[in-house]
Amino acid sequence: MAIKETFLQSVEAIEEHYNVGDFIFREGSTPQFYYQIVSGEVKLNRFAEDGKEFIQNIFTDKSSIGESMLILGKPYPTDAVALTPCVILKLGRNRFFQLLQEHREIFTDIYSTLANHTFEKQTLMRVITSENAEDRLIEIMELLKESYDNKDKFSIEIPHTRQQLASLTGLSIETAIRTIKKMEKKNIVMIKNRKIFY
DNA sequence: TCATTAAAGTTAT
DNA sequence: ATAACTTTAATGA
Repeated sequence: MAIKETFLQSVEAIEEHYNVGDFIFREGSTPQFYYQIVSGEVKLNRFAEDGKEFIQNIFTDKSSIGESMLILGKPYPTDAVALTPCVILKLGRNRFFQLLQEHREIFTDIYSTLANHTFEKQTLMRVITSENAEDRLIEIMELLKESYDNKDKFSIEIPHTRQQLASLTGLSIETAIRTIKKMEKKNIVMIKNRKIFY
């Protein structure tokens, strides 16, 4: 899932290094590059008028970011910020479109990646608008787990802080924490030294 | 049911 | 040390 790094390098992709808090792109700017994370974590976020943060998504290794806006030629609706030090490969838009034309595998891959994002967004949206803190949290955990092979109970460690979980689900941090504790009592999650397992 | 405020404890840099 | 994150409790919509 994602374009081979060696291949990207062979077509003159540029390797960029970012530190924590650096912007990869900003809300409102026009997409010029295809970005693919080599290592590190990136969040797509937006701040509401009242200063409350809403995180659209958190991406890691091998994941591309902002492709749909690049393809559409629309300004980014969110910022992209490095959560950890990141290494990211970027490829100019013309070169990227050329690759899509010339390589069916790449086209197919981007196509299914986009389809998957759409699915995840719709699933989350459905739950977030239907209220109920517990269901919202279960849903992001469920979506996270989908990309793993092991579906056993408590087999995955949630790679997000409680604050991030709150910002992803539109809950307050306190509600997120209390709900997670309730879920622990109900045996829905397991908590081992502050790490959440689902 | 959930957000907000405030205060304090804990962990990471 | 200082900032970032976690937790609890009280209060109110």
